[in-house]
Amino acid sequence: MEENNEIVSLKNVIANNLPSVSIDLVVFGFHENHLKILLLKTLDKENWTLPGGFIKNDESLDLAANRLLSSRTGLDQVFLQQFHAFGDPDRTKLNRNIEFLKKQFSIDKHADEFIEWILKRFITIGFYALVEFTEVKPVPDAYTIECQWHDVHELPSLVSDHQSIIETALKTLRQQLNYQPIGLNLLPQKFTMPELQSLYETILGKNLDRRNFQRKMLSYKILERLPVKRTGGAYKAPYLYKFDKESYEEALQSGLKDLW
Amino acid sequence: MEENNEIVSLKNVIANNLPSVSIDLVVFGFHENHLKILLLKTLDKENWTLPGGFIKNDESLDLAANRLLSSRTGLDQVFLQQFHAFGDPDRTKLNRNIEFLKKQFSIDKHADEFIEWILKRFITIGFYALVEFTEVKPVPDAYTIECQWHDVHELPSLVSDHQSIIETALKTLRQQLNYQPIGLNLLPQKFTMPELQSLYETILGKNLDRRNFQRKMLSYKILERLPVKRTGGAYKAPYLYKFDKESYEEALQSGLKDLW
DNA sequence: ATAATATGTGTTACTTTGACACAATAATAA
DNA sequence: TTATTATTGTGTCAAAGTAACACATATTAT
Repeated sequence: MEENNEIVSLKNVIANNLPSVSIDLVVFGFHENHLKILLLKTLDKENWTLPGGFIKNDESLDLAANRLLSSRTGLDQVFLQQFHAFGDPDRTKLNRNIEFLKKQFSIDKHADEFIEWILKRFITIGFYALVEFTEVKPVPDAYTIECQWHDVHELPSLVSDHQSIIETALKTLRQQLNYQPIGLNLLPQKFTMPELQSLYETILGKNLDRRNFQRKMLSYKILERLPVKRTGGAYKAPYLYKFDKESYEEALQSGLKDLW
Repeated sequence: MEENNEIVSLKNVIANNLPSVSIDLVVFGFHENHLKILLLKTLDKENWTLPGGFIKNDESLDLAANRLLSSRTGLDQVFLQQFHAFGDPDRTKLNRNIEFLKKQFSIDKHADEFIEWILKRFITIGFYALVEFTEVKPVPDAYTIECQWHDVHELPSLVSDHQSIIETALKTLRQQLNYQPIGLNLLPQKFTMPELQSLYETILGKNLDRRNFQRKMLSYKILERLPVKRTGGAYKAPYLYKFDKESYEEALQSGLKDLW
């Protein structure tokens, strides 16, 4: 519905996008030891919704997902991965408020056509993104009021099947943790081992042993310990680490574990 | 295009199915120590294609995939799982031969409408299935000549991006091997340990140590050794095993490995 | 009988994991 | 200044899991 921050006519929305298919984004961020998700507040309901949108006629899925992510967060070149397609027949109608749509778009002469288009059943392809919390400037789109981070464990009431989409994303993320490095995208450049551990604990929803965690992480050979320590905090100053980009990328490709 | 083995009018195809979205099936079978995939030969080309089809308006993705699988294999209630959505903008046109379509459907008065519909860009959702080779009776649909098993390592020339879809399915299958039991769906009820090992070796594309493999498999506690041995074969008679349905199902749910 | 081939089972060294303890450090309070 | 406190850094040890490997046994072919 939005293009370069400019509203395009409803007719063009129909003409330029694939029918019946949408993309929804589960954007994960990590802040103050909490795993957060970016949510939009719809104008017509009290519910919240995942950021998302449609796929242009000439656009690949990945490209569409990247464009939509970038329009909400300003970010580009971040970790973004398709994880599941959701297609229950009744998932769409729960998503829309017809009366509201009519009011909202009454100015446009193609309103009826558009409303018919958008009320059709949609299949949505879920992508999840890992982004650095502090670098994101959430921007609502033209049809939503707010764009806010929400703690993944204190989610508000969500539209349609978005709750279930988030749960699937989280489940996927937890699985990925086992054979892919994560953190480069969720943490600032420099971070401490306890911070990295806290990220893992938050995603997994359970506590880990400090010493065993450190041993395991270091064994992956994707971390570089910096000569400086983080001072100013309370108590003993922890070492700072950064990811070694090269070995991190390699680990992304080949996986962390030797499986079978 | 097919419903209860009856051809429905082209108009109904458009009316009853979601536009722009299709399903493709990668059906794995195991026979004589070879991993096989079910392929259809198209009427219009020398190429082969994955079995697939469209999603009815009131049908969930899983239901559609099951219906399509059942219409090709006669099988129901088998392992069938969504693994990826494919949506390159040019994936569709490579898939269709306009001249052929015109000839083929010229009888139907809605041919033009249908051809326009089917030439639009399609996003396809890939499902992979694990089935017992011997129980499958491949049936071609009305618009394909043959339905045949093909060795996964000796695939013929495939339409559009179907080669890449298969590769992604295989990659997914290899990953699943690490935390999900497989075999119940690919092997006959009773089988020997060497047969099970051969299945794993074929999927992974590498050899495994006999003794270590057996130890690992048995440690999963999903196998039951039968008192009988398989006689009649050459050399020493191997024991027969079968999967314990209950613990197999449980392992499917909870995963084989304790990860993190 | 003997050879050939595949199956069943066991052992050993090595690596990884889980559970746990103590020393070092930086801020704070006395 | 010194002691206290909370947190970080590092090490150890037992248990479990894995990789590499050897020998006995059963069946067929000669």
